Amino acid sequence: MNDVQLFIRIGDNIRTIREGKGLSQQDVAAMCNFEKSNMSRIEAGRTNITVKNAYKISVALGVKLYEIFDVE
Amino acid sequence: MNDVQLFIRIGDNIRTIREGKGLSQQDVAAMCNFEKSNMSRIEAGRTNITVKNAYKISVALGVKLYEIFDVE
DNA sequence: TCATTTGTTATCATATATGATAACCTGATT
DNA sequence: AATCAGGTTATCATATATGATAACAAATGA
Repeated sequence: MNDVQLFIRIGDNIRTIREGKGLSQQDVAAMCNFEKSNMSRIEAGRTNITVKNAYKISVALGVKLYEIFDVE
Repeated sequence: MNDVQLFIRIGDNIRTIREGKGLSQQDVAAMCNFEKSNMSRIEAGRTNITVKNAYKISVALGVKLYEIFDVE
């Protein structure tokens, strides 16, 4: 799997979990203390996310960190 | 959990898996195309690792990406 | 003793993630 | 039409991850 595919898979995981919880990007961004534009960038797979931000998001979404990284 | 604790947990995961496979930091670093000093930094939890490097390491170790991020 | 392996730390330059802002779009609501 | 919510994209400055190098230490083996 190349980098872009990896980033997109992770972004998709986050989006799926977020939507499953009925939260908006703005909701999650606020809980993470950053702007909604950054959430959009992450979900679109346009960044090589760090574990620090991934963890913040996992806490906001109420899931375990590894759920975000569940890719094949 | 604070950032430092998070980084250390991840570093410990990587180290445990690596040692379980009987590989040196040098072995894994070579498979990832970077230097052993960088592996040491990652395992020591002295960096906020990106998913790109975490994925490279997971491939080198022959485990799923999420295993590296299995933290409480 | 000497060389090798393994791991650690400090330091540096460079690449890039981050956080913020603004502009924009779509769809829904008033 | 006008407003709002939700999401996207581009751009910027700043912080920091990365990759490399070098020096070091401890353990091991020749």
